[in-house]
Amino acid sequence: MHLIIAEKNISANRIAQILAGNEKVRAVKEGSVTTYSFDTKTVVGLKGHVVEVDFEPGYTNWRSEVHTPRSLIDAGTVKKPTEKKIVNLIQKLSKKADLVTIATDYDTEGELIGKEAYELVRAVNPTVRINRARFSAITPAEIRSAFESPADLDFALAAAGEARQTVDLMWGASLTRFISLAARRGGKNILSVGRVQSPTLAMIVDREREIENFVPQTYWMLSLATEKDGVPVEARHTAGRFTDHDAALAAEAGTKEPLVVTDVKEGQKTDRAPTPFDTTAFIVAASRLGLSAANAMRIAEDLYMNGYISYPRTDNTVYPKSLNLNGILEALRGGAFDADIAWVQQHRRPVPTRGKKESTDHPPIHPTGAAAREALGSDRWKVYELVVRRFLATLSPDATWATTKCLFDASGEPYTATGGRLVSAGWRRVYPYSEAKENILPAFSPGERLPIKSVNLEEKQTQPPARYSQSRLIQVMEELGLGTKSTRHEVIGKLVSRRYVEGNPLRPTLVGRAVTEALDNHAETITEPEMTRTLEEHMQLIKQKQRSHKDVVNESREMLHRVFDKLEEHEKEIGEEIMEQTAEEHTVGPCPVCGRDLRIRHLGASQFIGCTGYPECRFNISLPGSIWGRAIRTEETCPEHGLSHVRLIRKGSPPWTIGCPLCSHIASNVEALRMMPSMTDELVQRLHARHIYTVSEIAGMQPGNLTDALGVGSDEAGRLIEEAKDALDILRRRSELRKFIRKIVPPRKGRSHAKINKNLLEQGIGDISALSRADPAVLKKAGIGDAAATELLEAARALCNERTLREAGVPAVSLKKYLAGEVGSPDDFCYLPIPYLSSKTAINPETVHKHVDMVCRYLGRPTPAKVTKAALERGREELLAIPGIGEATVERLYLAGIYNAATLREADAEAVSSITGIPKARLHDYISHLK
DNA sequence: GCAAGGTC
Repeated sequence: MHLIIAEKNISANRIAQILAGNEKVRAVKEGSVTTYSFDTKTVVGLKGHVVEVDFEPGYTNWRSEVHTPRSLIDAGTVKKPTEKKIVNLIQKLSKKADLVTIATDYDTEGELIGKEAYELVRAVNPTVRINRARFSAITPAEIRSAFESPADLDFALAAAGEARQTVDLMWGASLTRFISLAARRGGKNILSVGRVQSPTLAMIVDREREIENFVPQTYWMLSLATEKDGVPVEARHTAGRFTDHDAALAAEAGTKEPLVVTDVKEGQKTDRAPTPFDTTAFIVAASRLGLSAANAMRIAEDLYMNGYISYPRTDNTVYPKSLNLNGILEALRGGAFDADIAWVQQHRRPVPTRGKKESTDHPPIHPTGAAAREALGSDRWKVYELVVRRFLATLSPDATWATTKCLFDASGEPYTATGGRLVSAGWRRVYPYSEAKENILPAFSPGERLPIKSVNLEEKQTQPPARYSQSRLIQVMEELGLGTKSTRHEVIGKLVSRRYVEGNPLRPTLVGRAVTEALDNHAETITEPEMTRTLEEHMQLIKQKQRSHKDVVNESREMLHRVFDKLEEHEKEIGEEIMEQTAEEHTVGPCPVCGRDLRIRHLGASQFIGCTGYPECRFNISLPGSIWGRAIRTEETCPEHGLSHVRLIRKGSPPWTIGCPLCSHIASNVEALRMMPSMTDELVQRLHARHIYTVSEIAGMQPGNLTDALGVGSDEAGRLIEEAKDALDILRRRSELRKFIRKIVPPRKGRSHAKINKNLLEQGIGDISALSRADPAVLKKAGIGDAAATELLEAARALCNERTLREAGVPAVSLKKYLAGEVGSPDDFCYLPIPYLSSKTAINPETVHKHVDMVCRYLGRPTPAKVTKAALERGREELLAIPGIGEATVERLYLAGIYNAATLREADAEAVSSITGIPKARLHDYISHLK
């Protein structure tokens, strides 16, 4: 069997189809992996890297004394499978193979992915022949020739990729751990560092600093308005920007009629058709359509998987010779672009446009099939149309413009006006994404005199550089060689998810700035794009076998050790700087009580706003738990309290905007305050004026403090405190009820808990005890279904029973036994005979009597007589001695309070029969036997 | 828990 390993499933399929020719390809799905077989060949696709490098075991604890962040530099690495199913399948197939061909992409990573596959094969089949097919596009011609003359795997090329892997891991992981530990950040709040992400972040931070430090310069622009044949014309002073106000004023004053045309220059300009799309150019164009980089890529991948466009991750801007451009034009016919295609076919430029970058891995992004608007939906259609139109534009002629430049003289002051007219739209006919702005000047001739309608001197200011948009940043990253076509947009996503940057255009957060500053000061290598360039040079040398992988990695290790020398020396200072600078991120504004800063605090799953004056000032505002989202400060400020607004953010959910935390705190507590019978509007206002907002604050106060705060008498203060305690109790019970219902009847679509709780409250059900006594009809009215209502009632009753018994003093261990014996309600204790309770629970009857006594006293009921253990045992033997009575009957008799011969003799057969279900006749037999 | 690189 000939095993062919491709880089991904879709290429495996295409390679199989091409190699099979007219033969039918059998696609077999083995679990989640598909193989494509024909003749004696089987093609299987990887998923890019199916193994990853990691440190050898023993380095997982970040705080280990032995395996410090620095020790990662010299730690050994291992490769571990990340796609187990594929790894297993490859190895299963390898055992049967007599030839293996690696057919991964033709680039460094592709060679490395190929080598990974090679090692997987070798591990289970040490002798099989393994060769390599290299092709730059999956077209019949390329694929056939690649398989007709296969080569060997290029181990030097793969080693270059491995060097990158090792260097990235050791720098990234060791520095990430060091900085995170220094700033005491763990879990979701770690501070990551990396060869690509850190310089990218630094660019955003640098740009922000430039903007902050920008000093605007004032300048003046001078223009005049004239007209000819009713057409208004604006001419600018040839001096352009005046930086000297006096000079501008002088020129303005000197601008007088006569205005004479001194020169008219006619020219021509060509407007080059755009070059084929590589990933970056595509992302930039898509961003003009309002799509974020990640979104554009997601949609492009989707279109690619469905056969509408070619592979969207490419650096290539030149169509390869093997690409059948005419064939694609034909394939696109029969849809929305027919007119455009026909025009392009008629006016085809002889050679398609080409960009600066030409690579071998994939062709530029181009359409591969016709699509219907309805089948794609709005966003996907937008992207598809962009790709189609771009393709058409690259085959269209350039646009041409006729230009006019006119010079004027206004009594010695020189002016100019320029005009442009689109002579031939060319590619612009099919690619309408940028506007062709025409400005047609009237026909002027030298010597002609014109009127001056007005002279305008405008004062302007120079502008700071713009923040990076996502697409602009991706362009700059590409220029600097940071990241790859597949990873650039992901890097930006990573910076956002680490909360280093936010917004679009991108702004750094305080954390982002603090980390960049710390690295800039102590480990600048990692914040500079230079590191990537050096690495690439070294990789080049490895590819050319001028240096070894080991040599390059060791040099990098040395450098990283020197970086750590510096870092470790300043560890404390680095940590403190970051912590200090980022504290502000959590500060929301002045404490209403003491004026110090209020800060958002995160403590595991709970979060709140507390005063930095704690414990002197105990003012705090509670926030919903972090399952509802992490609390962050926003830009908005409350005009009344001067506090930043707060928002809860959670992945995959829209943010929950709380607004001013104090306004929200007040609003959500006012209702609770009003639950206190003596509370009045006026009192609420007085409480607020003293920064007392919650019932629990009042409940926790001393009467004296409240008298001072509100100016009320001590009796009233005492009463208010008692009322607050009561209100607190009611609230506590309500919240308990809510949690209880949520646990038994979880919320789901169409069953709003807010609504259920509100309805129940309106029906007077405010705690679990009231719920246990509720009429099922009421629950149904509140929006709980029949089955759920029954379950809820039962659970509530059980809980209330258990509570009553516990409150009466029944120990928890015994309670468990009663519940297990199904005699767990207070009524069971009061009305069931002690022998029965004892036999159901295997608890000593004297102990049962003690418990029954507790419960009866607690409920104000009479306690039944005691039965000793000895008496019970003796009685049992008496009963068992009677013919026809066995263990089961004894237990039933217990239910009627009969536990010995004496009690049986005096029993009323009729009543006992109805309780125990033993036929009257048999009871009479027992009794007569005794007699 | 860490990077960057493939791919989905």
